[in-house]
Amino acid sequence: MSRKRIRDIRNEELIEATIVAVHKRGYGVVTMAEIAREAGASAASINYYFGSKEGLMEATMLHLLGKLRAAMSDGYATARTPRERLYAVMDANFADDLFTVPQCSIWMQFWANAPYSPRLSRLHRINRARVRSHFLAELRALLPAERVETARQALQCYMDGVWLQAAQSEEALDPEDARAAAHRVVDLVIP
Amino acid sequence: MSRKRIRDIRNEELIEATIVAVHKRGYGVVTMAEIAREAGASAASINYYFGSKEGLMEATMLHLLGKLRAAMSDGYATARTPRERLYAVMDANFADDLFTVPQCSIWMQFWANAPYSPRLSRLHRINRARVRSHFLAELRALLPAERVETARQALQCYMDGVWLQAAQSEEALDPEDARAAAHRVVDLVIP
DNA sequence: GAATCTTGAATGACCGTTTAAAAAACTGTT
DNA sequence: AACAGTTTTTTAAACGGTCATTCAAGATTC
Repeated sequence: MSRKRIRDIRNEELIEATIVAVHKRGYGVVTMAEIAREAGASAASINYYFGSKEGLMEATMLHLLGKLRAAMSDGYATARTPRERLYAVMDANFADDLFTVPQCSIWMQFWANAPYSPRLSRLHRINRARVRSHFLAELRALLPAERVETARQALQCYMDGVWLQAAQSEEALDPEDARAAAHRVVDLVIP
Repeated sequence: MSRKRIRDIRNEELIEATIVAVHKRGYGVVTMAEIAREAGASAASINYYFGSKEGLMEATMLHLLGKLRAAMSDGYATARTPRERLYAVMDANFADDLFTVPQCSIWMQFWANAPYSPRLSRLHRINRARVRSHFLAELRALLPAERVETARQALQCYMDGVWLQAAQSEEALDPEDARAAAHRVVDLVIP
């Protein structure tokens, strides 16, 4: 019982440290030693738990993907109409515990590096397809078929673009603002 | 005269090689030796011309920024109405010689690394501010003041998002398609 | 013959991973 | 409670490798 527990606790600590360290120094530049220092551990122990640097990065992205997925499920639970569900998809991306500079920063590093790592690019494809199908499902209920694809592209690219910009921000983000802006964009696209 | 000429020729060759090599291997991973091989030169000669790896990267981004700027000027030259100029801003980003996988790929790497390099982040700020002001100038002529900012954010984020997606593409891009889609998004935002 | 250009080899630094041994946590027994 | 034995966790140090940059000598151009 406690055998599993310790491993889980360490995993989460190390992943949190990874997010902070990658944000501070950049994905391509951050060293195992820096991540370890951030977590108050040693580089060797990270390898003990994750096998390699790439394993750590994959686990970190898996963790963030899970959070995003959970946020979206939460939103769907209370949404009743297609438009509300559309808001929910956007809101999930701008949730309070997701839309922070370090996390947007990681996400951007993830995007930039996905093409060069089969493991990362797999995660990227899966996530993207999931968001896409959510958008399509709701848009089909709100728009004539020939306008669905344009609207989907506009909204999905908008979301990506906001994160991209957020990653460059030097001040803390305002998730509530971001959600309000996203709703306005949805309203622009679906009058 | 030819003293300058040779330097310019080499610079351009090396920058083209940098674009290809970074696209192939990733910004954080590509080595000077790989770029040199791509250009048919030696790593030492790159340092001779650009001083350092960071200098090469800055020069490469400066080159791409120049191309983007030129494409936008070209478009503005023939556009006559605010809406046409809005199209022109979008079209510049999706111009035939800019909207290619390697170049979108570089751009994405550039975004991801800008926060960690003062020289790159300076370029990023300048470019972003320029695009922003173009958008605002045209949108103010087309929309009531209170809707301008939402529209600008929607369009600018859309553009960024499309590039982000394009960088992940495994097939060649279709710039004409991209321009048509962008026009549809503009029409969605400005009815 | 001087200035410019090129590069192979040397330099020095850095980093991910492994290893071996110690520390800590846990187990069952007394 | 205490203890000895076992497993799990931790890390310092060593290893092997890579890479940007420098340098000095040679090639090319003017």
